[in-house]
Amino acid sequence: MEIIEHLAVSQLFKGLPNVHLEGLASISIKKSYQKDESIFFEGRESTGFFIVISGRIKIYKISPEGKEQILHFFGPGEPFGEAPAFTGDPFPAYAEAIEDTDVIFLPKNEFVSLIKKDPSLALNMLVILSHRLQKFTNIIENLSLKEVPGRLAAYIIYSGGNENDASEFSLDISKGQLASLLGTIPETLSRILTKMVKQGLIDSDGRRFIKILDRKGLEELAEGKRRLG
Amino acid sequence: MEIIEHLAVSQLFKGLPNVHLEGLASISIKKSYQKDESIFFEGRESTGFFIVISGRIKIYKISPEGKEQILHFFGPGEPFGEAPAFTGDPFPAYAEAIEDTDVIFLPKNEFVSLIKKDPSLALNMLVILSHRLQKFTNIIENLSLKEVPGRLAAYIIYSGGNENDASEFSLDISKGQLASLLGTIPETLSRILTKMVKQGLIDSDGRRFIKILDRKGLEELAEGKRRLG
DNA sequence: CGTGCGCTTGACTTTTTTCAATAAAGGTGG
DNA sequence: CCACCTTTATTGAAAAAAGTCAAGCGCACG
Repeated sequence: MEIIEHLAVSQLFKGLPNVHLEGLASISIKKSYQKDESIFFEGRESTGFFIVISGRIKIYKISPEGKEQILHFFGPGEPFGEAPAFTGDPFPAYAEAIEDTDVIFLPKNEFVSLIKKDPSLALNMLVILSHRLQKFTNIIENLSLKEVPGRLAAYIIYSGGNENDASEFSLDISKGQLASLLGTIPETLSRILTKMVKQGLIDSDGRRFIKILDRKGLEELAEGKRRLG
Repeated sequence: MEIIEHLAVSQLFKGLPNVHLEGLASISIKKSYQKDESIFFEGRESTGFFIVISGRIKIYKISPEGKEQILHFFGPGEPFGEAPAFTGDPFPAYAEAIEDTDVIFLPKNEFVSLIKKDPSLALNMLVILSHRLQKFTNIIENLSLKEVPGRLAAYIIYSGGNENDASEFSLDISKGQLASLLGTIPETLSRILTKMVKQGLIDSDGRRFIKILDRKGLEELAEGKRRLG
C-alpha cells in the first residue's frame, strides 16, 4: 500500500484533495518499530510527528519512582507527537510501540511549509488537537474527581459500548497497562475487579473477558453515588 | 480601547496583518461578567469562543459530590473555549469569572469562515492548542504520578520564578482554589503548607505571602525523592 | 517440563479524605 | 469605626482509600 493511500485514510488528512495528499506524501518517511521499541523520549527535541499505519503505540510519562502513567494509545490512522512539532518544545512524554508498528514520519519544517499554503489542512489539525484536549479534560476529571473504582467503572462502560445487550467485551490491553491508564497500580486494579465480580456488577474469566451484569450499578460507581465498600 | 487593539495584543492574533485583525474585529462581540458569574456550562452547545480583555476566569469540572477540579485560569490576552468551537462538541467544563471580567466573544461560524481564508491565523491557533495540550500533559502527570506535597512543591517553584534570589511571591489565587488546582481539598493543602514551614522549606505569613527558603528541598519533593513525613 | 511474566492475594503502611469544631479575615451596614 | 455576619483557613481525631512489600499461582513459551 502506498504512503499516499495511508495518508488518505488517516484522521488528519482524510478528505483532502489529491494535490495536497501528494505534497504530504512527498515529505513523508516510512519507519518501522518492533514491539517494545522506543519511538521518542521525553525531553528530546521534536523534529516532526507521526501517523500510525499499522500496529499500536502508547504515549506515557514516568515518575522518578518508576511509576508509569499512560496518556494515550494510538492505532492505525491516528497521528501522534503533533503538538511539540508546532510549539517547538521538546517531547513532553515517551512513545513506545506496544506491537510491531509501521508509521509515517512527517518532518516538522516541511510540514509547516505545507500548512502555510493550505487552510483546510490546518483546520483538520485544529479539530484533531481540539479533540485531544477534550480527551485530556476527561482524563483529568477522572484522575482528580473519581476514585479508582469509579474510573474503572467508567472505562468498562465505555468499552462495553452503549447498547444494553452485547455488553461483553475483551480488554484490548493488558491489565497492567490498564492500571497505568487509570492512574493506579496492578494490585489495586486487581482487588477492585475482584470486588466488582463479587458484587455482581460484572463477570470475568480472570483474563481479558468482561461481561457487564449491572450497568446501572457501574454507572453509579462512575458517578460517585456508590461505594464498593 | 478598541476591540481591534485588544485583538492585536492577544496571544492568538498577535502579529497578524491589519486586514485580518479588521476581519476579526468585525465579528467580535464584547461581553462583561461580574465576579463569580458563569460564562458557560458543561454540556452546553458551543457557539463560539472567548478572549479575555481584563479580569480573570477559571475553567473547572465538578464531580457529583461537588468537588471542583480547576483546569485553567485565564487572564488578559488569553483565549478560552476554542476547542469545542472546532469539534462541534458541547463545552466539556464550566467557565466562571473570578474577578469582574471583560471578554471578546468570537462566533464560531464566522470565525471558521475567516480561518478558511487565512492559514497564518490557523497556525497561531495550532500553536496555542498545542501548548494547552502540553499543559494538560503536565497536569495529568502531576495528578497521577505525584503526591500532593510534590504537586504543591512544583507549584511553588514555578510561581517563585527561576531565579535563586527574589524567591518570594504572593499567591494570586485563594488557598481553596489552589487546592482545587492541585486536585486536593483545602484541609490537606493547609496541613502540607504547615509542614513545609516547619521543615524550613518555605516561609509564609499564613496568608498569601510565600518565601522559598530551601529550593533544593522543594525540588526533591517535586521529584518524589523526599517525603514530608 | 521448567522458567518467566503477568496477575492475584494478604498483611501492613502511608496518604488523603471526612467530619467537626474553631479561628481568623473580609465585607456590610449602622 | 465598630459590631456582625459570611466566607476562608486551620487543626484534630478517625476512617477510608490506595500504595508497598512479599509470596504464590497459572498460563504461555521456549
